[in-house]
Parts: sequence; C-alpha cells; structure tokens
Amino acid sequence: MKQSLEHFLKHGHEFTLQGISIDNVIFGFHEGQLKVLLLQSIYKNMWMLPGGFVNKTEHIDEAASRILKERTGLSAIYLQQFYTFGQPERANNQILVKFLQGLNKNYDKDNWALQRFVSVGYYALVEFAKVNPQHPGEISTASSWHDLDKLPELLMDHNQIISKALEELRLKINNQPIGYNLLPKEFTMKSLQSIYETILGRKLDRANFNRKMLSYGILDRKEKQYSGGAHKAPYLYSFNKKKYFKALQSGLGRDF
Amino acid sequence: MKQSLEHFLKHGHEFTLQGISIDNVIFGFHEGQLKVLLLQSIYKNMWMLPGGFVNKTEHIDEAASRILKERTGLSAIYLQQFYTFGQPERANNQILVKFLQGLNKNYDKDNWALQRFVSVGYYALVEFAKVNPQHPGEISTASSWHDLDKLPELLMDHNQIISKALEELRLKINNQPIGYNLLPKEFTMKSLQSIYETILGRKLDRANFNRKMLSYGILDRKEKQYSGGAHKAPYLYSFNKKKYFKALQSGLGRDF
DNA sequence: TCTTATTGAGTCATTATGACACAATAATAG
DNA sequence: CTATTATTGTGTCATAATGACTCAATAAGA
Repeated sequence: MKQSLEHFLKHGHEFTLQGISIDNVIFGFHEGQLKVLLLQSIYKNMWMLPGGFVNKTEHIDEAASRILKERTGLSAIYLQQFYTFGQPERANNQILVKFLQGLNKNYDKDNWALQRFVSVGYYALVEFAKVNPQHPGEISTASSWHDLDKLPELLMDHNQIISKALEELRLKINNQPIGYNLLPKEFTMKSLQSIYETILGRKLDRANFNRKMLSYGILDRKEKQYSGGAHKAPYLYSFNKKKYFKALQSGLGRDF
Repeated sequence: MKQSLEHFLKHGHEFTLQGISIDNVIFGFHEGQLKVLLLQSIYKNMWMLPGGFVNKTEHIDEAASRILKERTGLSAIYLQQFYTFGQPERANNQILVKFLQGLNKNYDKDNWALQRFVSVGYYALVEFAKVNPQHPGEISTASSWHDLDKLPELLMDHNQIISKALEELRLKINNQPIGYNLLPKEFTMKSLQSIYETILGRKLDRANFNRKMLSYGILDRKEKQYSGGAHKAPYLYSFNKKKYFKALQSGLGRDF
C-alpha cells in the first residue's frame, strides 16, 4: 500500500483538484453517546478527521461520499456539506511531510500536497452498528469512535471543524432527519432523546420530549421488547419514512 | 483598465489560489422589496453575481470581504459563508473566454482561469442606501439591483447560488441579525415585516408580527415621524444592538 | 370637513410548553 | 415467591404562545 500513496503524492496533481480537500465529520450513536469517527495519524499519533481529495471530474459531494465509503464501508448515507474552511494556515500537512520524510530526508518541499488547501466540511449521520471502521495504513494507524465530549486534541483545525459541524447540525436540527440516520430501524424514545440532548447541549424533560416527538406523527410504535434493565420495558419505535420526510420539508417544531 | 485584467489572466495564477473562487450574493432592501446586486457581463449581456478570486495568503472570508468592498464600497459588512458549489461543470467561464477572444482569436485555452473552479458562496446583508454599485469595466457593463422575485436568467449556476443563499438565510433566520444589516438606523415595523415575509416566502399577520417582534425586547421605539402616506403615521424603531445580539445567541423565537 | 388607507392596541379561543405527579412493570435481591 | 429498584407510559395543570380577529386613532388628500 505504501506504493500507492507514494504514487499519489507524485502524480495526484494530475487527476485531483489542487488546493481543495474534503473533511468528513462522521457521527454515530452508541451506548447513549454521540460519537465521531477519527483516524490516528502517523504524525505524533495525533487524531484527525477522515479526509481526502477531489478528482478532477468529480462533484465535491461525490468525493465526500467516496471518502466516507472508504472509511466506513457505507454508501448511500446521509451526508451534508456544512462549511468550508479557508484560513491561509491550512497548508503543510504534517502527516504528508512525515510520510515524505520517510521516503527521503530531502523530500520535495514544493510537493503539490503540501500547498495551502481549502477544505470543504461534510458531516455524515451513520448507523453505528453498520460501520466497520477502516483506515488507510499509510498515513494512519487506527480508526475509532470518540465521544463528542471527550475529544482529543486533533491535527490542524480539525477540532474547530467538528465544533462547526455540531453547531450547524444544531441550527438545522428541525430540518434534518437526525434520528433517522443515526439510529437502527427500531429504537427507544430514550435513545432518540439522547441524540437531541447531545446536539442541543442540554437536558430535556423526558415526558415533554415524548409528547412533542409523538405529536409530529412521524413515529410508528412497535411492541415492547426485552430491555435487559431492571425496570419497565420501553416501547420501540421506528420512523414512518414518508411522514417524516414530509414533515421535515416545513421543519419540525421549534425547540425542546 | 483593460490592461489589468489582461495582466491578471496572464499572471493571476502566481498570486491567487487556483481552482477556488468566491461568489457574493448581496442582499439589499428597498421600497418594500428584497433585492440582489448583479453585474451585467460582457457575455451575451447576461447578469451574474459579483465574484472573484482568493489571494494566496488571504483567508477566504477576507477575499469575500474585499470583493464586496470592490462592488459596493462598503466594508465591515455582515457577510456570511453559506455553501460551496463544486459541480465539475463549473469551468470555462464564458466571460473570460470572450475577453480572451477579444485579445486574441487564438486565445490560450489552457489559461488558468478557464479551469474548473469550486466556488464558495457568501451572502451579504447591506443597507441599500449606503451602497454605490460599482462594476469592473472589463468584464461587466453595468451593476444594478434586482428584485428577488424577478431575477433574470443568470450565468452558470448563479441562479442556483441565489436560491441556496435564500434557503440558508431562511433556515437560520432566527439566528442572524436580519433587519439589523438590511435596514437603516430607524425603520418601520412594516419594512421589517416585509423582509421576514420575503425570506420566509409567505405573508405574516401584521398584528401578530408586531407582538412577537416586540416581545423579544430588542427594539427601541422612537417618536412617530412624517410618513408621506394618507394614513396614520407609524412609529419608527431601531435595534437595541446589545440586546439584539444577546438574544441572537440563543436564537429568537421559532417562526411567524 | 370628510374620506381613505393604515396603524397601534386589544380580545379570545386554541394550542404548546414546562414542571411535575403517579401508577405500571421488568429484572434482580432476598 | 415477594420485595425492591430503576425506569417507563401517561396524566395534570398553570402559564405562555399563537392565529385569527376587531376597532378606534390618525395623517394626508379630496
């Protein structure tokens, strides 16, 4: 595989757009927590967002989608562009520097991939259980989920990118299929509430959340199921896709 | 001036980022209508958004700001990045082709400015009366305001860019200082309502709008003033800047 | 002085919200 | 087999917000 990155660094400028990159913030939900998928880089073992470049004839949305698939194995996932980061300091990717140094102490300091990049940020909402985290062995050594409230210090401006992703998600919370993509087919009201609480950054009243969510008429209630807890078993719900997406067009209710 | 564009097309790649452009959607409010500032291009006299390129050491926000100033004479204006447009078809700018043809029938088809561009969209909210529309004589022949509901067919994907700007403005209407930037210091409730109606795309009840807007506690009421109409004179209001921006942090009420 | 368009303010029935209360119940402890 | 415990489904209730109105006040022109 090392072969391919080396080739990419030598010839990438021939088939990818220069100066543009993609960063994906991949959200998943597990054990009551909203999580982000990160890669551990070969540079100082620091964590980073999965990202990549755009092919010359590719829509930037396609590029984001392709990169997402490479990291999660998932396709046809909810992916939303949220912001573009264009500080002039976004250059000299230390991971690539390190990689190039590994190849040759006197590496090419004018390599195309070390120039300034404007990065387009996308966030993905994925179903945790369906993801099989993968990572490109050349620049990263691991891939794993991290709790949103316990993020490590990330490379470059990646902490800022995640913050912005969450902020944009919050601003559009009533116009995006939040739970639909993060939860499995059937889920409890509690887990849906947890997602809203994390995105909004505050606790919600259980009974009121229940009432409001049901009032939208977008949920179908299933039968109760074994819950594993020493308490009353909760109902399971699933989204009524048709009603949900119809309701989203005009936006759900205001806030919780 | 023709000299400078020619020089720019020859040497621009030395000091601007390649493959990135900026498009500004400049909103103004006049005579009860929300308007957009457009340039008339030398290509088929078609209208287009004011746009430009990013210098190599410049933040993309600065570039947008600089371009805005070049077209309106205004600085320190509310400017918000809203979306990045990256279809692969965004190439071969016909205006520049026409300009290059004017210089030389056998113009350089590989000129850097004819390649594919990913364009970052910004919208600006400006006070109509303070704007003195300007236009660069080399690629455009005029600059003028156009009603949002009577837009001509624009170059490239510029119609789509304006639609998206309006959509994003609508989604964030409760978190942006809408009126603050579009209206003069003192304004009537009716004009503020018109802005909301245009952005939201529907009529609002006058009395209810009044009640709700006042309930936010962000407006200071001035004395009535001569209005020129054959009817009761309306009060004038101004935004209480401090209270307004404080209220915006958590977002104003949902909808009207 | 009268007419007209538009404004500021108010009413009222309906719905939404926030803050609780309480009985029901699935697993576990004894 | 019963008691305990945590959590759930549902209900209440005071308060606030909303949508659809009404109506007197008034600035300018007829």
